[in-house]
Amino acid sequence: MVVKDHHFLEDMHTKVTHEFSKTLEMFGLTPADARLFVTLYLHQGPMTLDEMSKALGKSKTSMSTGVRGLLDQGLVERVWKKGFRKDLYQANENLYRNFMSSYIKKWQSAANGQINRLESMEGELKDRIKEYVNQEEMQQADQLYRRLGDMVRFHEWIAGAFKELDPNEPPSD
Amino acid sequence: MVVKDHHFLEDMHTKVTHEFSKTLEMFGLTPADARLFVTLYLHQGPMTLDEMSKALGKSKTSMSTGVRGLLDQGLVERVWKKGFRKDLYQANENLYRNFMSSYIKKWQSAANGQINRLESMEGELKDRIKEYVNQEEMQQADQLYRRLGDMVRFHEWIAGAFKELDPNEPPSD
DNA sequence: AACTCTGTACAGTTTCAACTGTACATAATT
DNA sequence: AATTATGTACAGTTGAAACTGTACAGAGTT
Repeated sequence: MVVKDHHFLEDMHTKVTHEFSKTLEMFGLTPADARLFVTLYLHQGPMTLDEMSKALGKSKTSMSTGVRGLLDQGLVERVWKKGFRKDLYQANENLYRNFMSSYIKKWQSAANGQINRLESMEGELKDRIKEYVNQEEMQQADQLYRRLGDMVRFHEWIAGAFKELDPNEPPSD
Repeated sequence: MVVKDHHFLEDMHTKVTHEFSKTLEMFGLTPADARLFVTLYLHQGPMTLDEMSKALGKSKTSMSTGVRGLLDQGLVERVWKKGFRKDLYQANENLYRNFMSSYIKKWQSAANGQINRLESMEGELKDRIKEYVNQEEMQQADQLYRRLGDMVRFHEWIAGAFKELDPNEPPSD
């Protein structure tokens, strides 16, 4: 009974990890990073590299690089425990802030960057477009110019949509 | 002068393709599919497999499988031209509907699916949790249970946020 | 019906990222 | 200072996905 229950808990752990990882992958995490994060997230208290390694059945090197990646993304933090030699890591608590909010920021900055770059090309093309004489080239340049406009509008929509979504930046009305 | 301008147009084409592809990759397209779509999108009028192949410098087989993928995602459509043997494809016009809107749907259905699965596990665990006697296992089960709750809430937030974002489903207030 | 053209299935190749084991640098303990 | 423990750099391996060329199936043309 105890053994059976232990398996139950372990299986459920695995199943939950698998499920939640799928969501985190949609946020752009690699499958490996996602599973590592979930492992940390489900564990009560921080973990050492060796514990992670054992929990996931991967090498300690993988854990080291994996944790480093999660740290860079601000998803995991290092924790100090007096008189303890090994490094300890734990998942940051607030899921929404860590994933959704940073995701929104990523989209916004990408969209705004694109708008700048596309508009700059649009201007560059506009300057040149007058010089064209050749019929076919004129047409091609014109098509490209129109598309650039469409693409800018598209990115503006994206930026606007994600702005609405941002909890820190409440809806405009 | 004509030659120089031709290069200019070609270079700009390449640059635009490169930029816009980055955005489409954020929507989950592979780099190859993204570039194929942009090529079709920028081209005036539909294209044949051979034209795409030439434009991208990849094999016709790649184009065939690439286009099939884009068709499945509803990003490209096949076009008929009387008395013309080759298949013709063109990019669908409305970028926002094609990408943003389908992206939102993908997130929503993923989030709702997760909510169901996680809640079902939550219930399963709740039934078992009473039977635990062992102190440590109790604690572990409890931790997992709490996390399941957090994860459900997280996905509910996601679903709610993307619902607001959906242009077909206007904001609740 | 024979022939030609077009798209795709399939098998093999290449490319790229994840992962591992070893070897080393650094820090802690004796 | 010597020894032990810990994290990471690095080089090599593995595995998966993208891509290619060939061979074929099906439609169109003669």
